Amino acid sequence: MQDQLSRTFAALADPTRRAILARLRGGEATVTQIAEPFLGRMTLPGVTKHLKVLESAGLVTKGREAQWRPCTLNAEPLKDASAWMEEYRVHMEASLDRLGEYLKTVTAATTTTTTPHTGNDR
Amino acid sequence: MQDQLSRTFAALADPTRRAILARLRGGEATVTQIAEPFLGRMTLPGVTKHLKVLESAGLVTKGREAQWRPCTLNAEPLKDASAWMEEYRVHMEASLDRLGEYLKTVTAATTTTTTPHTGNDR
DNA sequence: GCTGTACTTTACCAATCAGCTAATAAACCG
DNA sequence: CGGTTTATTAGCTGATTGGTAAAGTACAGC
Repeated sequence: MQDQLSRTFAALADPTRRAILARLRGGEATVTQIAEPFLGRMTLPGVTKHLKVLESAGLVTKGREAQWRPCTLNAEPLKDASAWMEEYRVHMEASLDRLGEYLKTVTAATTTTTTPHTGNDR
Repeated sequence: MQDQLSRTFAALADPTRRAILARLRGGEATVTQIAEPFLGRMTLPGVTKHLKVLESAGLVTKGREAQWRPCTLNAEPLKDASAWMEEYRVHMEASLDRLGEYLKTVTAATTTTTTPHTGNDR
């Protein structure tokens, strides 16, 4: 995975990983504590792998405390992801106005606004 | 890919796909128009594949206009992604206070707050 | 009906991912 | 030392991803 932003989004593209982050919102936790809700559905090495993905995305920091690896949430990479999304805020609001936009298009049907291939003739 | 949110994040975890979305912020575009900046780096079927990922994530809607497939941005799935991130807003702000938090911990070193394995003794 | 344009589908490849079991490492404790 | 707990690494599998080239589909216009 190339850039940081891609790594961040890729790390979030898994429900287990998001659940781990949610768990860490409640504070530090060791690997077995994190794994506990998933065991039965998944083995410990599986959780370790997920943690490694989160760690290399910079979303989780793993400490060392004797034989434990206390994991902490680091939400900083989410800032960039959030900032990226912010660019689309306007479009999120607009998405339900789709019908209204459509009606406008139909009403002003004499313009070239309906032809999608306007750059075709270059 | 299981749930909608995972599909959304997975779709965003690729710079080419994000660039396509950025392009569509400027309005509708056909497949070849979208592909144009990437050709040389990537072939047309490659772009088609990326579009299919975006489409099945619900981020892009492909229309039919003769032989053209005018693609439009649909930012609605970003709402859920954005809402998910919102839960971590507080942690984003806190991430630079890490040092301060550490100092607090050291100062109040007599408490059990530093032991990460508090659930170990169950 | 032929030719060109726009786009998709198919078939293949290499690489990565998500999961497992089994083995290993590292630390504590009696 | 020997055993237990905690966690990682190694090696394997099957599924998915990202890319390609080449063939196929659909439409427009001469």
